[in-house]
Parts: sequence; C-alpha cells; structure tokens
Amino acid sequence: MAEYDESGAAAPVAPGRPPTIRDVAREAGVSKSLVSLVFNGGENVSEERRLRVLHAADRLGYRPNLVAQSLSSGRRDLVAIFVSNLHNPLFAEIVGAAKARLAEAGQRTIIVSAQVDDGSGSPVLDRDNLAVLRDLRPSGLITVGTIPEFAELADLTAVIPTVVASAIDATGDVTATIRSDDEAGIDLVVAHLAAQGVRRIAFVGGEGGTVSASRAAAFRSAVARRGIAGAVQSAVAPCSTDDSAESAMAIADADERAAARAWVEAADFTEEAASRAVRRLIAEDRVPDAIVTGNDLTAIGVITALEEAGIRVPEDCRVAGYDDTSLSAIPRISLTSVDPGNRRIGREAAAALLAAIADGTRLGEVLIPPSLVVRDSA
Amino acid sequence: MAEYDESGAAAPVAPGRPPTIRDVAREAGVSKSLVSLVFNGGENVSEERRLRVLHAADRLGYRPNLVAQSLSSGRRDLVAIFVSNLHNPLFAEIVGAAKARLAEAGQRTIIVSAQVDDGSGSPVLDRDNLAVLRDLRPSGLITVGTIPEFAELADLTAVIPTVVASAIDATGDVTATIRSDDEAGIDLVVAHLAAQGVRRIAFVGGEGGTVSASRAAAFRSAVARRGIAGAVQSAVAPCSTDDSAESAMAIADADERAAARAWVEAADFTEEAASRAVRRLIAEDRVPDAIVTGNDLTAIGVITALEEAGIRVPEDCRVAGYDDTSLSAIPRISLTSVDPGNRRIGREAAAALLAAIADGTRLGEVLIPPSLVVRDSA
DNA sequence: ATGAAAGCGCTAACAC
DNA sequence: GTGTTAGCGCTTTCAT
Repeated sequence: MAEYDESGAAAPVAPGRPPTIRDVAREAGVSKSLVSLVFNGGENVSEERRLRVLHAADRLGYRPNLVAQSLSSGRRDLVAIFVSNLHNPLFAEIVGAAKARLAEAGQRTIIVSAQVDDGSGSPVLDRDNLAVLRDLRPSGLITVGTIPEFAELADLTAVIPTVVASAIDATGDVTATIRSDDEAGIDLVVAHLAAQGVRRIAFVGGEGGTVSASRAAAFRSAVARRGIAGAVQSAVAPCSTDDSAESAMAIADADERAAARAWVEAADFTEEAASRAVRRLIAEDRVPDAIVTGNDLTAIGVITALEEAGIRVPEDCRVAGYDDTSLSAIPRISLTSVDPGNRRIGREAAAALLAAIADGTRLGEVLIPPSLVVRDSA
Repeated sequence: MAEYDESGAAAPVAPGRPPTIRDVAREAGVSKSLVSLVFNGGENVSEERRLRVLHAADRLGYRPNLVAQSLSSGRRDLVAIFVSNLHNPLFAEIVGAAKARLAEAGQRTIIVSAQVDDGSGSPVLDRDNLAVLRDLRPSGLITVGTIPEFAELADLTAVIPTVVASAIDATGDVTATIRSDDEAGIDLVVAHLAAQGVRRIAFVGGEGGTVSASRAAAFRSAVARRGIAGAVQSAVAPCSTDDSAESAMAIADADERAAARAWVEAADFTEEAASRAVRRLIAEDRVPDAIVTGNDLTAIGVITALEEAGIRVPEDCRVAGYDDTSLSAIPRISLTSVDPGNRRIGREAAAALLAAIADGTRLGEVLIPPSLVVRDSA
C-alpha cells in the first residue's frame, strides 16, 4: 500500500517521504554534488552557496541517509559497538563511556546487541544484527563482553580496526583488548582475605569462558604467591587451562582435600552453577573460610547456597565477587567486590580504536588496574 | 557498461572485498537479476539455473548486502526493535521473545538500543542509533520500554507499523500497545495484603513516567474498591494524573495523615527516590503496615531505607514490587512481586506487528494479565 | 567554485 | 524463463 506516492510537483515542506539530497539541491537551486560537498565539510564552496544549501536543508528537514552514505563508498565516521549481552549492567557502563568518548571525536556510533535469547537456554549469536553491522561497513568496531561465536567476526576484524573490551580475545588478531587486570583484582581480594586471617579459600568459577578461566588462574597464582596454597593447589600449579579445576578435583583424594587450604571449585559464570558447586562443598564437608568468585552473579549463587544450608555470611564463610555491579551495592546483599573501572575501560577502548583508525596503532592488551570495594560479605 | 566488468579476470574464492551479486552472476554465468530472483524466492527460475546460482553463491561465500537491499526500494522483511534501556533484565526477556516470534515468521530483526548514558546523569535518546534505524527503513518497529523523547519517532510511527511493548504510548498514534494490566496486577498485590489484615498501605511511586503513573492510579482504585481508602485517598480520588500524589500530600494535614489508611507517596522509578520517600515517611512517623511499589528497583530502595531505620521487612512492614525481575528471586531479597508475563508481552507484540504488516490490523491497547509471585517480603 | 556522470549492491519493471 | 534498464540516496572523480 503505497504511501503518498505521486507527490511530485511542488513538494515543499512535508511530503510523504523524507527529503533527499536531490530535494535540497532543487530547493537551493544547486547541484546534488554541491549539497554533498557542503555536508561533508567541503572546503571550496562559496559562502553564499553554502548558506543557501544549509537553509534549504533546514527548511526541508533534510538529514543525510546513513544507509546510502554507507553504500556509496563506505562512510568513515561510523563506529559500531557490539555488546554481548543486554542483561549485565556492567556492559551498559562500558558502552556509555565508550560512546561518549567516540562522540567527542566526532564519530557516530551504533550500538548493536550480539546475543539473543533464543528461548532454548543459552544465548546465541544474533546473526541478523551482525549482518546489519557488517553491511553498514563501520570504520571501527568495539566488542563489549564475550561475544558468542566470536570467530564469525573474523572477516570483519581482518578488515576493520577492532577493539575488544572486557573480554579476552581468543583469536589474537584484534587491534587491542582492554580489560580489567584480573591478576591484580583477584590478588586484592586474596590479600584482603588473608589479612583477616582466613586460611582455607576456594575460588568458585573457572569455566564457561575465557574471563572466568583467567580469574581462576589469577586466583591460583595469588594464593601461591601468598603461600596459602595447599596440596591440591601445588598439584595443579603448572596447569592454567580451563579444565585444571577438574584435574584438581580428580587428583585430590579426600585426605588431600581436608589438608588443602586453597583450591578452585569448578563452575561457570552462572548463579546456578555456583550454587551447585557450593552444595557440593557442603555435601563433602569441604566448606572453606572464604569463597572468591569470578563475578557478582556467581557470588550471589554462592551466598544463596551457603545460607540455605544455615552457613552464615560473612560470619561462617566470607564471600567476594568481581565487577562491582549495581547488585553488590544493594544493602541486603552488600557484597565485597572488585571494581574493574568500567567507565575507564570504555573510554580506553574508544581511545584505542580512535588511534587505530587514525594511524593504525595496535595497542595489544591493556590491563586496567582494579580496586577493591569492601562491603559486609567479606 | 557494464555488466561483467573486466575486473581482474579470475577472482575466485576470497578477494579482498565481500562478493557482490555481480560476482555471483559472473561465477554462475547468469545475470544479476537472475541471482536476485533466486535469493528472493523467485518462482519462475529453472531448477538448473537456480542450482547454478546457489552453488556459485556458496562457493563465493555470498550474502546479500542488507544495506543495499534496504536502499533499493526498502526491503520488507526487516523489523527493528528499539529497546529503551540495556540495564533492565525485564526488557531483555521481552526482546528475546519478540525476536523469536518474528524469526518464526521469517522476519529479520535488528535490535537497537534507544538510550545512552551521556555521563551527565539521566539517560537520553540515542539519536545516532535512531538515525540508523530510520535509514534502514524497517517494515515494522517494536519499541520496548519507555523511550526518552518518544515524540521524535513520530515520523516513523506515522509511516510504519509500530507497536509499543511494556510502556504506555502517549502520542496515541501507534498500531498497538502491549503491556501488563497494571490495574489487575496492583489489585493482586492489594488483595494479597488485605487478606493478611494489613490496614495502612502506601504506594511509593507515581512519578517519572507513564507506567509509574498508571500503577499509582491502579493502586488508588484498588484500595478504593476494597474500602481501605482513608481520608486522603478519597480527597484525591477524582484525580488520576501524575501530580496527584503531590496534591494528596498538600491537601492532607497531619491529622488526616494519621487517620489515612492508604495513600500514594511520590517517587519516581529509581531506587534513590524510593529510599527518600520512605525516609520521609519515617521522619514524619507515617510508616504504614505495607508498601506497594511501582517496580522492583523501587522496592529495593524501600527495603533499604526501612531496614536502615531498624524497621524489619516483612515483620514490621511488608513490601511488594512489580515486574518480577531476576532481582526479586534472589533469596536475600526474596521480594513478592507481580510477574507481568514478559515473554508473553514480547510474543504478543511481535504478533501484533506481524498482523499490522500483513493487513493493517490495529490492535490498540492489549493488556496482559499478570500474576502474583509471593515471596518473603510480603 | 560548481555541475555532469558514473557508480556503491541491490531490486523491480519491462522487454525478449 | 532470463536479461536489460532504471533507479534507491549518496559520494566522487573529472571536466568546466
């Protein structure tokens, strides 16, 4: 059903369709090209014509069509931000900060979500959104959080500058990776706990992603560094891959477990997995003095399972999270957590991308120093 | 000029640029149009050619360029979902469900975020994203949650079918609005509270948006209906606008307040505002037996302020939320809340849009019946 | 300084 | 059935 088609003839202020460059040209009595020049900071355009064009555009309410611009010899001022996940407040902060920095530099940004909850459990890459992103031919790309099927972006990352924020780049061919210094963050937590005389510490996490694994590895070195590593810990020390947690459990027999003072209890980044891990600890009578987790959500799961068994937090067992999301600040939760400096991560990611676009700078991995926010849970 | 450019003779599998329809045509030894036909479910294409084209496309890794498609006489299978806010898990559920339904109908969807956190406090409309959305010329639009400056979408809503999910359309010119039946939801809460013998009930909210106002109004009628409305309530009964809460407080003098059994305590949809409202209640010694809120976040703010003053929840004061977000299920919070049926809202929104696209059906306002999830807080 | 003309990748009449 | 011819809205040589 056609809109107001034949609207030809006069067509002054508000036709059916948004005004095109052609309308503006006609209105101003100049050529298309001239209008284009004016809108692209054209140097040598007479002041008189420029004003004529600007006024005409204004009168018509003209705004250049991004899609057409993108098609016609790919625009160079559009940056796409591909966000893994709409749930996590963490990412919203990063995106906001990145976008602000990009805007300062005159880049337009489009934020596209990467994941879709296809109903069937685990979230999956949103290929439609990815297709649009790709076809828009942005001049740069920032991914925020772990993107499902990141490998499918390979053709993009090969061609346009890409910076990964708050995730660990597995492929290795991106321009830069900006993320929290997990090593330092976890060390902050372990130090805090150690200072309180805690002896037996477990890390719940390590599975379900590279970030999770990185934090588990950080935990291993932190406890080793402080000499609070037990038998189990040393057994797995040389191994820092994803499945070392499993090995740890496989290797350690019951006696060793009792003697161990620090270990990794396998769980992915979900609340449920964390609860399950803790119930396992409880069932096997291995509840430690403190539990360090890979993120805040996991910490919630830990607290839930603990309290459900009558184990008080922090009195009987301390708990710490990571990310310092809005959750942790809720008084009823009051979770001690590591603040990764999200806004800073966002700004640095934007800056890194800007540099890459400008002169091809490749920053590699940038670790942002985190800080510890101490609350009631530890 | 030009169909088969002499561009580089061979050029088989992976040139620099993504393959275009032209490449496929050459590879298959047919014309561009034929390729286009094949990719658009062309009826009358000989099986032989169709296969040739498909194989060629496959060999080259060809995928039609959305942007070009959109430009060339606006595609009719792209629906845009414009989400107000990346923070709220509520919206993620709605988006996921809507997208799934749309996919079933063969529509591609692009999810675009509507708000940016411009650093300076309150979130603002993301005009860049809106521009992209607009220029993509989607065949339909679903907005999720309250969009900042919704009026700026007027040119879009005038031309393409638009359905508003989980928000209240102020402009009135959208195809359909799908949202929770606030009247029923709040009534569920009030009934539950009344059944427990609660006499003095306050609603914290009413400001900061149409949804907030709608729920406050629902509260007023629910208490009136159950005859638990006090002097203040009847004083404001005829008035159901945003500022009636203010009037209530202005009208009621101290004596009346003491006698009142139900009233609205003004606050917007934020945690802080809710806390402030409760502190006001405490300071003026007007703490009720139960507090109903406009959403879960507000409820958290209420609980925080209450407990900070030593008032126990639910023993001294019951609290109920709205939206049944993941927050409320956290055991430490355990918030009684109204489940608006988010997935259902998403699906119905998608269905309404599909119908509108197909035959112009305009559903108007659709209210989804909510249910009450009783937890510890009430 | 300004306009004409040739595309970007694709679709859509309209011929053959 | 299949190819030709025009565009969609814009940018960009290349003349003038």
